[in-house]
Amino acid sequence: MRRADNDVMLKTNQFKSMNPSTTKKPAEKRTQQDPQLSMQVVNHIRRLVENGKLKPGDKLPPERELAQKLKISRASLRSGIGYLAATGVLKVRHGVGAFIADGPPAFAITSFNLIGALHGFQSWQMFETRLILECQLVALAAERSKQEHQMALAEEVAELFAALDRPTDFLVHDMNFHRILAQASGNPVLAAIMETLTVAFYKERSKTIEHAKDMREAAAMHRLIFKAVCARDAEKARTLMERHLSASMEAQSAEKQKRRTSSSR
Amino acid sequence: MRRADNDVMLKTNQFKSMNPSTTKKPAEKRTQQDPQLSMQVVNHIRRLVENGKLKPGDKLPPERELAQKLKISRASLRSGIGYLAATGVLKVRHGVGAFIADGPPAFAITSFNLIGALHGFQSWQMFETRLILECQLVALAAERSKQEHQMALAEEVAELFAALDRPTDFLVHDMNFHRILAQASGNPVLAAIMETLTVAFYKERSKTIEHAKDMREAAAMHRLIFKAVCARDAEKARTLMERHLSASMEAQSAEKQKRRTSSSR
DNA sequence: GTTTCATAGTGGTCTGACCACATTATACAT
DNA sequence: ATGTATAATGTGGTCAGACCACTATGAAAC
Repeated sequence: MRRADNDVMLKTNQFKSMNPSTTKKPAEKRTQQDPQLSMQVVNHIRRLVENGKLKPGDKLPPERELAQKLKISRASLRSGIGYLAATGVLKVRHGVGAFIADGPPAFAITSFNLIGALHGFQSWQMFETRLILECQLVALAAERSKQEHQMALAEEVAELFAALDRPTDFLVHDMNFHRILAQASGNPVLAAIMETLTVAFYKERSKTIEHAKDMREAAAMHRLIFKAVCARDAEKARTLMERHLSASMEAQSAEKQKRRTSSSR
Repeated sequence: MRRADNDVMLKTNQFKSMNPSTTKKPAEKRTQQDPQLSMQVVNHIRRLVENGKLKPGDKLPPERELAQKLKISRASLRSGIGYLAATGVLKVRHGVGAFIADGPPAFAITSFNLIGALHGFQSWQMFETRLILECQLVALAAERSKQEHQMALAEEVAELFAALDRPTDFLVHDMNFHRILAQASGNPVLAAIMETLTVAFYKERSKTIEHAKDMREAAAMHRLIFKAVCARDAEKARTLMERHLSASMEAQSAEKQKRRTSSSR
């Protein structure tokens, strides 16, 4: 059965044939049955997190010790640890230990790129998604941002202007600005999604940032957005953000175009 | 407690640096240095995917064989496999094999719940995010949906009405409707994000669906949205979706409230 | 004080065996 | 011949123990 890349296949999933009748297994659900041992680890950590016994930044016990406590082999434990690390819940440092992630929440970016490659995400689709999310985000930020957020934004705008001749630093503060905006929206779910997208974007951007030449205009734009947010003018902020992102994308694609035509071998 | 620690830990690796040649490491030139062996696996798969040699639904070679080909141990290979499976790129079936994920693209939902628990995602935040995304989505679908999508939507609406007295089936078709809508938007990035959210939502919903009361109204609402999409009336579709989701959430929270007060578990 | 180096603690990898699950082939009974 | 039980096979999952590699710490040397 050849599976074409047609985007019409809408029936790939079927959940209907889950007949609850023919199960012959008693399968007492007293002690939760975990088919996968690694999931047992995940659930254990999840419980600790939900109970507040593990907070962002905390360190997990050593693998050998934890494995013994859970009565599983170290290999299985590591499988579970790997799962949590892959999804960004855990951060493992070789020779040091495993820690609960603490930074801004985000979903694994590696998987984002991979899934993107798998399903052929186009760059205009990425951009459209970012445009939608970020415009909503800045509107929410205008309505809900607290003073601390506004101060942090001001700081980043200043850094932006100060780094006009250091593209790499400029990019960092650019990213920070948008990140703070996401936090200021007061919706961590949206912020986490945005963070995932943002990281993917800036990773790509960092390859060509050295040749950017519209940074002054971009910095000015950030300042305007900042002022709109402080003025709690959601609609203005949204409009400005839309213009900013559009201009940014155009400049970027122009760069890419130029570099491709000039340095053709 | 630690009988193993009584044994002598044979330390023979310390003397290997007595090499008089140089104090610096030879720095063997691998094609590319992969600090983590598991990432080497990930990159290998990524290359195959990007080259089109692996498509959704394809089966990976057996672990033992693949490990030998990559010249790594099976344990390390499994670490990489686990990473890919955790992020939803791979789907591993015990006793069968590992397959490239094929269904609608989505990011690992387990991690979503975990990250949510970690950072305290509130249900209103989840809902707000869904509202924003789905309203944009339905507007895009109204503009871009192809005939196949509209036919599939019609099918699901019909199933919805046909399943008014079978809540579980109703829920399945409800989810399918929204999923098709996401595909009809023509933006797989948005669709993937939406899918992740949707799965989390319906997972929660399935616990209380048996006691739903407003299914007839919900079905009618789906039909109206469907008609708006077919009429390419983006604004109307957006407005209807907003009302639908708001009503749905209210009904759901009312259900939850009632169940909590009536039965004390 | 600074540098160097040995050590301990921890995650990362390897090996080989065995277990559990799913599919297929075979044997048997009907 | 057909259908069902049983065995064989292929595959992922788990285990055990050893060893490798990285990091941080503190003691010793300068």
